Amino acid sequence: MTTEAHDPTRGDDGPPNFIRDMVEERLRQRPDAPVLTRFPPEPNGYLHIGHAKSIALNFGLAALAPQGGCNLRFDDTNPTTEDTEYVESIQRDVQWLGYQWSGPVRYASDYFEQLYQWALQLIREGKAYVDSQSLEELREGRGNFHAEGRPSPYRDRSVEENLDLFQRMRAGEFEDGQHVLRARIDMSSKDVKLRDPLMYRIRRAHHHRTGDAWPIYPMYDWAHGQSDAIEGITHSICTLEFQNHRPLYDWFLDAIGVAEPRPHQTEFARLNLTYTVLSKRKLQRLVRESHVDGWDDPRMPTIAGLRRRGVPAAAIRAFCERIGVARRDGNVDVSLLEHHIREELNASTRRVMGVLRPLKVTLENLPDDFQVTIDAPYHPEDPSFGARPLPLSREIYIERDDFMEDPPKKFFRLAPGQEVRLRYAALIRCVGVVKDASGEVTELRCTWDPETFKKNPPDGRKVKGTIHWVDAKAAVDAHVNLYDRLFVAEDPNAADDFLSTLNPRSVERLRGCKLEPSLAQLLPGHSVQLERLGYFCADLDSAPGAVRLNRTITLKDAWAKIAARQT
RNA sequence: UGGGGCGUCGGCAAGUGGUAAGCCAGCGGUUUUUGGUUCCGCCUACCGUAGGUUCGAAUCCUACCGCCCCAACCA
Repeated sequence: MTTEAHDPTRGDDGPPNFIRDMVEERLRQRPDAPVLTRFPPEPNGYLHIGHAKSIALNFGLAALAPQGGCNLRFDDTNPTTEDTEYVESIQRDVQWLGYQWSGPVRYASDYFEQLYQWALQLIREGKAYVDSQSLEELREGRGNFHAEGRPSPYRDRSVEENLDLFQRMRAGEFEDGQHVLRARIDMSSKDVKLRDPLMYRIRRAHHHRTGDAWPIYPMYDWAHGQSDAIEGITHSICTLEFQNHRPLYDWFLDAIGVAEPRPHQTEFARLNLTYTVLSKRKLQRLVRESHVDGWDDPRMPTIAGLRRRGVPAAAIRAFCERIGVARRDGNVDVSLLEHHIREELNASTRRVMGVLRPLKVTLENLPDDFQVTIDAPYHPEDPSFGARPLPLSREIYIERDDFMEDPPKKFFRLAPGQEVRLRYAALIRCVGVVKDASGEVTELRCTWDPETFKKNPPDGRKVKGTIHWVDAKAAVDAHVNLYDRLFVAEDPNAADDFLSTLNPRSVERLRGCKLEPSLAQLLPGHSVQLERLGYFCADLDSAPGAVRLNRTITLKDAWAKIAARQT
């Protein structure tokens, strides 16, 4: 029997959802039916984990069909906010997540000419007109939830005049704001969106792709559905806030005469995460005001940030599968994301040792030239990870947190007179504490029990604690950044000012950390588990002589809970 | 006080007339030279509320309540 390799990007492992049901039903009726979706970001910011949900959905749906595909299309209709930096980062992030769009990258700006021709058609058919009111007049005329809109005095211009004005708009004869092109729908509609929405505005701005070719730019509603139609998209998936746009989406498709089968819009709830901010505006502000070190700061929920933090793409995919897709707004607990990060890293990383806050320990009863090399496995459950040689001599470093002069109950680590196991080595007993003038502990004097080297004590005594350590001579120095959540509020969006809920200790930059020698060669972007401490990833600038680690996430810590209860 | 949506365990989320899956979190235990992992339990939801239809309703009907989105020449 051959097992078909499961494609992790296929997206059918999570709970069922109404959109997938819809697509599967279509495929039941016609197995060769095309399923063409698209991921349509505006290139005005970096992708974040909320986008990952949409990406996983769109690519996952397309993968359901033999004739499936998902396009990457930049919705680049607003040149003043868009930039190629974002065009590039978005492509990089989508691919890093493990997805490949079908065919070339698409741009709404590729369709500007077609859109323009369709607009001329609508004008000729009396379905669009040039309005020359000011912004204020336009707003006033649109009315509000309680007041109907009033027709613009320009609403009944002749086709000829409209054509002439619109062509001159396109030719660049007018200034920004002088005219707009509007669809002639219904100024008295209860749906404000249908009160003659704007199709074009004059914007004499340089576009990142079309340069100065166009002085007019289409609005979202006029560009999006038409782009879908041009590409033959079957399922136009978007988030809930676009529900109000669906009647318009359909109106424009009707107006230009796109017949069935044609694209249809379906909405789902966007992702919200606890202790996280996912609005582009807010993320932008964090970057602009330097509350973080850029879009790829490891504390950012951006794909670039998560990547630099050491979060595997597979963990993000699994998370997106797990949270499901529905129409109700929610707030997903960030611990679910953390669960998937740990799950993935637990299976994929080597276990090694490193000491973050070193405390020197001298093993008194060992000779000065004592030296052993321990063969230590890289993974406790998976021998295929192999092993590495671990040197140990008379002086080692242990974690400061692993020693307490006056320990509380259930502290299974080092304390005066107490015994612990050195991971992969032997039991040691603390027989002396050296302090400096200020009373700070600077060194521990311990004895090494050779009878317990790599085996349990012959006398049957039980020692519950095992601590990590690094040989002092062989240690590799490193800088390690410890990250915590960026916000202290469960819902930063609920605060008057989300910045007031910023976590002042979201990063701790440690110097002089001591790592076992095998870590000197850790490649940038690669992850390991530092035993008992968590998962760490070598930063972009990490090098053999200057190792830089980012902590992706801690291990679950039962002791932390016990200790918290005791205080 | 308009229009469009949505309300199932602490958080996600199945279920769409036959008597409430699963995951996360939390709690307890097992295994363990990581207080990690694994494994095993517990977490006993009157399905927003109130009526109604039905032998039977989270699922159908009615009313009410609550939350989200829409009045950008943003997407």
